[in-house]
Amino acid sequence: MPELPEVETVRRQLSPVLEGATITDAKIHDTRLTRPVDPRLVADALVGETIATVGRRGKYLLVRLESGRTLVVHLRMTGSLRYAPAGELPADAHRRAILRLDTGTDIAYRDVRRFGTWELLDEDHLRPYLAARLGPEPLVQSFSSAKLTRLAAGRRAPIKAFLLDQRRIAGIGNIYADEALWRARIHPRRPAGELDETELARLHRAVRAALRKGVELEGSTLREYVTPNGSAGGMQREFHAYGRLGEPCDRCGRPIERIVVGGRGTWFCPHCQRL
DNA sequence: AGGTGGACCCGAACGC
DNA sequence: TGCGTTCGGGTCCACC
Repeated sequence: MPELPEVETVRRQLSPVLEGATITDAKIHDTRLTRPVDPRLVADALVGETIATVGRRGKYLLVRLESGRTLVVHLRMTGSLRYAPAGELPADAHRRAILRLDTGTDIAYRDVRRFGTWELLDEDHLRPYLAARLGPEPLVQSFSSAKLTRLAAGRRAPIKAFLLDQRRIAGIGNIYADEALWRARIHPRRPAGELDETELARLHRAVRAALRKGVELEGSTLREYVTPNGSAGGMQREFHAYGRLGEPCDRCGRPIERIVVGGRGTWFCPHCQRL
């Protein structure tokens, strides 16, 4: 599942490939990708554009174009981007779009479950679009423990649901939520507003450490996700909690358990992370 | 207002 | 072996 570290990896690999290049051809095969906008409209608008920068906000990839418009890409669950010299990408039944660049590179978008989205927004719409959906970036300097405390104050939702809510903090998904809570030794069902200062300080460190580790290892490859150059991420080898039902806790040796919190599968250590 | 649960999607894993 | 069923997960939206 592409979360902040996976999308950041995509951004880092694609920015040198995309920046300064001009799109010479665009094909979008799946009407779901741009819905409700006709994919031909989006494809036509992309052709002739030069890419200024490739950014990221939360789990959104932001392809900023010289015209001032931005292609906002969300990979959702199974989306991925690949690049290769033009014509060299192998056939793919799940390819949903392809861009050709004047540099002789093809960029292919693949999405098995078709939840991903491409939206072309102009400057006036991008800011409110992101502001309505996303809280602060957890890896920036200004995201302090005090800020996390303010965000959590009065919240009755389980801390896991709080971490998954993109309007509170941007970029955390199911994997990094479980990993952060394991690191902080906090039970996923604890009401967010009831955590004390010490616990929130631990959680603050844990969220950032888990995300940074993910970025360092170029994300987690479970089924679908691969980085744009085709390599796998390495974070899945570092999981302490996620998906480890019955395996011994790396801290205390007791078996990891699985429960459902906020409708999501949740793995934790019942000894280290108590209610 | 804020929290919860279903819909969207489809391949993999599972059960008989 | 083969078929049907269940599961999952990010976000949006309807419903308490």
